[in-house]
Amino acid sequence: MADKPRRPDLAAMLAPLLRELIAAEEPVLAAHEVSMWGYVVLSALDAAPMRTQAALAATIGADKTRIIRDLDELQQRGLIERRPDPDDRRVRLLAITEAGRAVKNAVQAEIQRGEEHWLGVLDAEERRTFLRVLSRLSAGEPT
Amino acid sequence: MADKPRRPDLAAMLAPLLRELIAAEEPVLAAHEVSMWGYVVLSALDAAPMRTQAALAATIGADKTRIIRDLDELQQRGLIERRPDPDDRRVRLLAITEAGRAVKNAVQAEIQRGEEHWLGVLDAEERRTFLRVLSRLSAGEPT
DNA sequence: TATTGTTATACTCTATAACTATA
DNA sequence: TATAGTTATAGAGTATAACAATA
Repeated sequence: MADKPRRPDLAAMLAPLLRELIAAEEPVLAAHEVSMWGYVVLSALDAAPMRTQAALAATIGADKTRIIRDLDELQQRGLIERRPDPDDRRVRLLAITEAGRAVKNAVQAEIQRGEEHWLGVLDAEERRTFLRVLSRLSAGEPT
Repeated sequence: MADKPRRPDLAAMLAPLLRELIAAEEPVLAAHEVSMWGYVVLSALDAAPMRTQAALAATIGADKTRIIRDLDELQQRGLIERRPDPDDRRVRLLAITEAGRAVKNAVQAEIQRGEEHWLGVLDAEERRTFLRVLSRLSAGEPT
C-alpha cells in the first residue's frame, strides 16, 4: 500500500525558525549587554516577582545553578533586586527594578521590531491566529 | 507615557514548545535506535538525494563534521547509501535506501501521532492556518 | 592550489555532585 | 535532617583547526 502524504514534523519546522529568531536577537542583546538568560530572567521577573531562585529557574526552564552568574550580573547592574527574606534567610526575594524594566522593554521592543521580518509576510488573519495558537501551545495545555 | 501592552517574543514562545516536542520525540527515536540527527538526515535524503555531505549538512543546518558519525551508523545499518562519485572520487553520493525510508516513515508516523497531543486542542481552521504559516516561516521567506 | 571528507583539538554549554548557611 | 543557594567538577554537544585524498 502506498504511503500517505505527510507533513513535516512540528519540531523540524520549529527548530530552524527558532535558530533564525535567536540569531536575530543576539545583536540586540549584545547592544544592551544582556545575555539571553539575563533577558529571560528580566522578562520573568517583569511578569511576576519570585520568592526563590529555584522557582525562577523552574519558571524559565533553566537549571538553578546556571542562572546564578546572570543574577549576579543583573543585580550588580541594578537591574534586579535580590535580598534575603527576613523570615527565612536562606531564600532570596527576587524582583525587577525600574532600571531593569526599562532595559527589558527596550530590548523587547527592538526584538519585536525585528520579528516583523517574519510576521510581516502574514496577512492579518494569519498573524492573529498564528500568535494566538502559539501562545496557547507554548503555555502548555492541561493534560 | 505608559508602556504599550506587549506580546511575548516569538522565541520565548517557540523555545519551550520546541523543548517539549523534542522531549516527546526522544523515546520514539530511541525505540527505533535512531539519533535526532540521524532522523533529520533520513528525512532530508528522503526529500532529495544529495551529491556531497557538505550540501547535506548545509541543508539540515548542521556542521559537516558533526554528521559523519551519524552517516557512518546509518550506512552501516543499511539505511542510507554513500558511495564515491566515479566522476569525482572526493565526493560521496548520498541516498536513502528502502529500509531507511521504512524506518523514517515509521518514526515520522509515531512522532506525528504524538504531536496530536498539541495539535488536538486546535480547531480545524486554527490547525490549518498554524501549520501553513509555520511551514512558510520555517522555509525562510525571500529577502 | 582548491575542495571533499575525515580526524583531532578546544571551547561552550549544561548537568551532577559536593559544600555553606540557614532552618 | 532537610532546604536554598553556591561553587566545583565532569560530561555532552558543538565549533575550529589540521590532515589526507583527489581534482
